[in-house]
Amino acid sequence: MNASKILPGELRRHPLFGGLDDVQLAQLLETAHVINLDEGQHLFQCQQAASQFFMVRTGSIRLYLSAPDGAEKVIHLVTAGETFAEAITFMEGQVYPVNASALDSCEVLAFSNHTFRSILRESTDTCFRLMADMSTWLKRQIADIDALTLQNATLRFTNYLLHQAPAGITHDVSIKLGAPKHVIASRLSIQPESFSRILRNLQREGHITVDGNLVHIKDISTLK
Amino acid sequence: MNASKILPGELRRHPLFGGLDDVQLAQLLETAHVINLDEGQHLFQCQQAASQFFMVRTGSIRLYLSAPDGAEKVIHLVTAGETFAEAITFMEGQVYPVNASALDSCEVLAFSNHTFRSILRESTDTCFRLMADMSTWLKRQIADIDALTLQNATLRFTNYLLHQAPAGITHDVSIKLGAPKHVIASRLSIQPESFSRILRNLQREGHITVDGNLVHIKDISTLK
DNA sequence: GGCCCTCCTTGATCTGGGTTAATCCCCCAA
DNA sequence: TTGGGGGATTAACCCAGATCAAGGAGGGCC
Repeated sequence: MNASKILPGELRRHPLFGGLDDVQLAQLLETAHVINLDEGQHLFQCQQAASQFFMVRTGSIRLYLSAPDGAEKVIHLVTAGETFAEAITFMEGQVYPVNASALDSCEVLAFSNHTFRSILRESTDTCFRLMADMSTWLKRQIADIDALTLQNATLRFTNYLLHQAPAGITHDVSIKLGAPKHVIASRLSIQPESFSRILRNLQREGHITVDGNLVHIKDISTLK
Repeated sequence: MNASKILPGELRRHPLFGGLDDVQLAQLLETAHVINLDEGQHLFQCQQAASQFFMVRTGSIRLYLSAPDGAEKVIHLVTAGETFAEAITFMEGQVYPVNASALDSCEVLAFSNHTFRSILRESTDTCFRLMADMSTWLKRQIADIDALTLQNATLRFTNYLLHQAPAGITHDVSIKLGAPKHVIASRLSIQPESFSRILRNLQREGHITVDGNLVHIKDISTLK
């Protein structure tokens, strides 16, 4: 927690808060605060009681599951401007279902679930926005299950790439991986070694070139 | 569509509709209808425009994904009393993200998304109920991703069994599989042959006995 | 410069579970 | 009663990707 100011403008930019009036926004800000995290530091752990949800201001957050044997699986990488854990208030138990840690040093805005619930109670518009938000999470997870069960590792990665690529352009797209390769690999449920081999094969076949964390796609359509 | 009556009582029993007043319930029933499906018949296909959501009255519905090569993956088995596709109204595109077909002959209640949305607009209470509902779907899917990425096939099945088992009892629990084995297998992302092997091994090790679609667990704690 | 340390890559080997194929079993219909 | 069809099972084999082991390739820091 620190004293740095949260500006109404930076919240309004997010669809979830786009319908709030000045009073509601002020309420929300009153119980909000900024959290600074160092690289690797945890924001919360799985099963921990949840009284806040978050928005990333700078840096990025890794949401992940962990198994008793120490294995980890990255569920989602949250980047600047995105909110997360906003749905937990409505889960019975109100406990975070994943772990969250900082991928690099970052600033996170924390909002009180209690305050947000009281705003929701007054504002059907914001309820609708939150439901739209929750349904995109739902859809994303269905897509993930699809990928995990019906696609192989290479296909998961190429789909990931295509998803990252800006729409419209069809040739010579460069994509910067927003995290170390082993983290992307975990996001795609691939071992780092296998991920490395997949990159090598796609390069050998002439579909992409890789330079550090920069992936260059020659032709979108052939990659598909 | 047919003329058989939908009773207010059977809806009220579901948490989603528990907060509706008589007027709202009447509105909802006005645009609702009963659909009878034969075994194997489709209720909707993936990518189809969604204008309704559903509740199973009798029988059960299989929600599944399918790959271009014909492979299928069961996402969820919906049984009597449960609703599904209630979150789609808020998805951009408003298109079903999965396929739905009848596992056996069944009766399904269909509700108009449009009517339900107008009720939601008037009722924060029902908004809250829907959000609670959506968050349980969210949590369930996180659990599925966890199972798929951090657990092996046997563990997925034993967890499934333990989840089906009634709480409290610790010995001699009998569980009836609510669908053909190959469907359960697909729900757990296991091939029927592998599923068969897993059953055989668990029997050989003395953890369970299997008789048709009846699984008998001797001791819950040793199975864990 | 030299020492770590973390990430990445590469090659060799292993294995859980997928695939193929054959058989069995049970129910039902002719 | 007989044949056919849809699960379910079994055994043999196969393979994508995990695991194990061994280097590289920076990059920060004294």
